[in-house]
Amino acid sequence: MPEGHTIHRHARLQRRHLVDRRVAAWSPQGRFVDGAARLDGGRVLAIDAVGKHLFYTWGDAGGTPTGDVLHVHLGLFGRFRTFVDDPPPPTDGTRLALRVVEGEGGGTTIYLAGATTVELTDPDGVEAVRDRLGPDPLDPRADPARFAAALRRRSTPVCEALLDQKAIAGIGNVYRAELLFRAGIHPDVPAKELGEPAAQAIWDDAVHLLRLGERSGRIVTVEPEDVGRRRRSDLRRGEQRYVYKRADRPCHRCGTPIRAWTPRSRTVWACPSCQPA
DNA sequence: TACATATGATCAT
DNA sequence: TGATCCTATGTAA
Repeated sequence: MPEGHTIHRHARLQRRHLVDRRVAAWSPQGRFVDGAARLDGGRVLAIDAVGKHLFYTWGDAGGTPTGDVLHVHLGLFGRFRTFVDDPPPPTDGTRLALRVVEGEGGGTTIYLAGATTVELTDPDGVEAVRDRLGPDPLDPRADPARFAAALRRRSTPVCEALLDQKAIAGIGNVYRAELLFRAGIHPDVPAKELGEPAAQAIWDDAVHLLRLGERSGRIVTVEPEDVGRRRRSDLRRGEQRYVYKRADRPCHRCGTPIRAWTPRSRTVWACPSCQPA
């Protein structure tokens, strides 16, 4: 279940298995047969994550770039499954299967199902995607000023701006709700009214939270002391997030019931007391 | 068997 | 704004 942290985590973990390795590629589901055939037997040269997008730079068996880049976007349902040993048969929906065929890590199999985008593109296509994305908090070279400028430009509610991948790449519905709670900002505040310090604070917190998420593979945003614990590892279920999916439950900081509403068909949650309008 | 649900995004109207 | 696409899972019928 994918926000930017998941995508970067997949990139990091899959690099270990795939980069510089020759892989067999096929499409059990049958909807990526031609693409898989082009990749089959080639060598993965690099895996890059940008916002919620993944790019696999492909080479021929000898390692010479072919110009093909595999582009994956998991969307809402997309899921990778990795098997180091013998894999089970793929599910009906498995669009792409990759299996390492030589060298260390041989035998590793990765199944991909449910993704919105599984396509072949090329370096120009990669640039085109990069060009329509805002700065990515997990990119060390990202420029937070671009995020601040994007907010300044928008009269839409800040909660809408945070889901706009052109404003900031990689944020999804969980992080947007949690970031706004942690910043003490009501979701309906117009983005342009936030001001530079608030924009910078949201950015810095996004960097912090997404890094944590990338490392752990989970979205945990609660500071342990807010629920009377000392360590993150002591958090129980229902204590890991401040507002996401906590409608009518008491705020971890002040006890006020969390409110939920659904603008643009994406539910947003907030504490009316900690995030005054 | 059916249905609801989900951390996404696009396209048509 | 609504319809649509993508898949797996859990619960209800």
